[in-house]
Amino acid sequence: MTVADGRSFIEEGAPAHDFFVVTGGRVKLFTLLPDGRRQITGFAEGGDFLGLAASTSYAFGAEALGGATLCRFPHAGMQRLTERFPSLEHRLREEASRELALMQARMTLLGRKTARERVATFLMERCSHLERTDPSQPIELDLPMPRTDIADYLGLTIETVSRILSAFKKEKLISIRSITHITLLMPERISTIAEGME
Amino acid sequence: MTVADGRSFIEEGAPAHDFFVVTGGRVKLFTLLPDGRRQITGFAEGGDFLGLAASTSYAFGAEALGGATLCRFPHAGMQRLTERFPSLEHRLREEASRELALMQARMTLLGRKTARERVATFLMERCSHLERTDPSQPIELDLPMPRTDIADYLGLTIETVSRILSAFKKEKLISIRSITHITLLMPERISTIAEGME
DNA sequence: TACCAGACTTGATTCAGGTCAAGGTGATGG
DNA sequence: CCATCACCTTGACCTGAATCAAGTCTGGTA
Repeated sequence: MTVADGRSFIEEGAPAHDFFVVTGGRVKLFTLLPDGRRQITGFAEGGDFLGLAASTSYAFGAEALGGATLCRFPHAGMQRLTERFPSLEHRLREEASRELALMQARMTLLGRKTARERVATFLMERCSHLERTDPSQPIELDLPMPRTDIADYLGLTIETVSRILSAFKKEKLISIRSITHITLLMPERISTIAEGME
Repeated sequence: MTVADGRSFIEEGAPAHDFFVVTGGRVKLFTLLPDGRRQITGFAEGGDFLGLAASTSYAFGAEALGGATLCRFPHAGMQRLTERFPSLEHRLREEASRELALMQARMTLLGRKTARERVATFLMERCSHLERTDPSQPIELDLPMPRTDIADYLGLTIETVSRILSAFKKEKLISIRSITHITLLMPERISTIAEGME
């Protein structure tokens, strides 16, 4: 199943018939308020599960971010699978647990961190998607999502995100090679900011 | 297992050996930043599971709220149980899914709602713990947690929570019989505010 | 090479909610 | 019956981030 850039494939509140696994590209998950305010609850990429947070109807909408490929599993089929392979059920629970722990961290971010701390946390999160690197060396990052999405993920406005990235640049903590391509010059400092210790 | 009021029984970051089920009383779950800022990620009461968001170490701390009784299940024992009763594993996953959906709503609250909307949402959440009632009739609520906890749950300060409850009172949306005992005079109006539609 | 549209940045100003600082309240114990 | 203490409310003021309003950059098109 292929989804074009910006195309929505899960409607918030719609009856939930399927699980999805992201096989390629990227996806954003979000919830909306009636007046259009949006909270992006997560980004998913290759290997991530989608739809664990769905009982009878989806608790979130989902949209491709620059084109994505997915594997769709109807709930009924999943049920048959879990009956034959009980370890799958265990795997799904593990996945849900991992996700829960991530969400708790994100709640702390949204409820208690300053804008600076949020952006720093976001940058460090992006790092953790990379293969391990020496934390004292510069790290090159790709930010495939537009500023609007970063803002809606961090509970900020795009102006604030932009301003803080500019401030980090001025402080020589990062360099901005292009809109999507950022280098962390002092990953450890950024990590310190992210944890609220400065 | 009995825990006295205010007593902490899960240390954030400690190695996770056990699951818990709340059998009586109430419990608050939270994460801390190094400087003491606190985000309460949830309240749990009779029947709720604790520790789903734990892989090798706990992602949160937990503390009794006015005395609580718990049932402790070592992970090893759980594993034996799930092997004998595969449906338990399914049950746990369902529980985790339910929790995930709740957390997404809470992320929207923390990232995108105003203080008024947050407090209104909190009041409506408390309602949903009650047995069904006519939404056009006044609803009596008990708020067993201190204002500090409400504030840390909503990502606000206690002053703001207090001010907004006072404002709701002045607007005749609620009446405050005592610190812990509140009556929603116009549940539907409060629900409207909670959803950000006013 | 110049034009255009959409996305991003930057600046000026405003405001919701935080901070600081008094009071009030009500449960407990002497 | 009063003192005490912990918690809550209220008021005055401040500030971090939002809002409003121009610019600026980039990549695609002709």
